[in-house]
Amino acid sequence: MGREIRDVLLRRILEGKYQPGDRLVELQLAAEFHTSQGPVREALRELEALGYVETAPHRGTRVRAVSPTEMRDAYRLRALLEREAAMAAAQAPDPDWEKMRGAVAGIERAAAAGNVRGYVRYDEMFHRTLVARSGSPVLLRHWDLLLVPTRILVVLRSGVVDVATIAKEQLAYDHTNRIATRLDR
Amino acid sequence: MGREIRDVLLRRILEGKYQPGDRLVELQLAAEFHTSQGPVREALRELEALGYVETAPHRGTRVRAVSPTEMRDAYRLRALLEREAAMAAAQAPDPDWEKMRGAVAGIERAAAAGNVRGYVRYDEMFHRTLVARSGSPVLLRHWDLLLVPTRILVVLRSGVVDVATIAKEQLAYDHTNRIATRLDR
DNA sequence: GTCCAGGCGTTTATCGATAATCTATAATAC
DNA sequence: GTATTATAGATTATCGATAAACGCCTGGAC
Repeated sequence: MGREIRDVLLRRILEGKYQPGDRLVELQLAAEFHTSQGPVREALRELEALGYVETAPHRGTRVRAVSPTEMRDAYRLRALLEREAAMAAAQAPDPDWEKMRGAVAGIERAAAAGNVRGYVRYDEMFHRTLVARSGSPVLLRHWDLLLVPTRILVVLRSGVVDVATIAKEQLAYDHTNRIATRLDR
Repeated sequence: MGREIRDVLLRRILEGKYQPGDRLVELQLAAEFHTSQGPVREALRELEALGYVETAPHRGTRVRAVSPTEMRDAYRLRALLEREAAMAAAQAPDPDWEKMRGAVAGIERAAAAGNVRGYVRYDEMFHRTLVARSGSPVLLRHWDLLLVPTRILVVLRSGVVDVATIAKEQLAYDHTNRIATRLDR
């Protein structure tokens, strides 16, 4: 049950149903999921470890707010990891051409339609496939952790800015994007 | 109480009192800490999120074993993060000269005495100070997470190999170590 | 009007007990 | 003798209830 609760809460955070700063009250959630306080507490602790929420003793847990500075640092580190992964993946015996081409097609489709969420989703898919191909679970784990602040930002802004703005923020991806272009040919 | 339990368990893992593969039984620990199962469960979940233990549903939690491949990847990523942090820290207005010199002195002392644990401890202190000076909490957080596998390895091997071997494994630190030398002058 | 003390409702933290599940051993069938 | 199925013990997962801590709000002193 614990895993299920965690996943539902996570989805709500990513979808923006819970906004940064919102409180997550244990007994309320327990009632909603027809369970007791224990499983809810554990789910919240996991979300805390993943960086999605913050908990203060005796004061409850809230959806975490991400500062622009943190966002910038997160994007930089992502770019660094992806550069490293790209070099390792380039030597892999069988890259996931199929999946990557699909992702690139998705990116173009979303960009043409001005679909921010779609764009970000396919962009993530492409890069994650790349990082996974590096063959280093360590690299992949840290990359996954970094999705936290970037996703929160996207949810915050979606509907407010257009795809071009998002794309501009991702200039750091430059390197791996170039590889994407090569794959597409 | 939860935090306390977590810290004690963590210390035992890092000290090698709990070996990789050892089981951590919830009710046993609850009895030992004169508390109930709940707080122990939460402590274990946190350790799981930090990567120190593994939990399978209905099957309990064990101290995690780290493969040599994972170790190698972790060291590589550490080196990458430290290189990045070194460049950022170099532009910081007031590096922690004092602390870093102390760490370097500790490294030399430990190396001369053949004290593996001391060597690793001061080495970690030096590099952590450096990463902290980068001014990026994101970078620091990921660096801290990487200590997990490296520490487990050290505990495993300490007493078995000498400092020279450990040092050789840390060739990747080359870059930041050169900075250490410069600081020392 | 402002400040502080104390009470009150809300929420978290913890407890003890029970239910569900797993592992290992023993029993049975073939 | 081997394989399959019960059973028992141990352990995890969950529950409902209680204790502790917090923040707000009220009321009185000045």
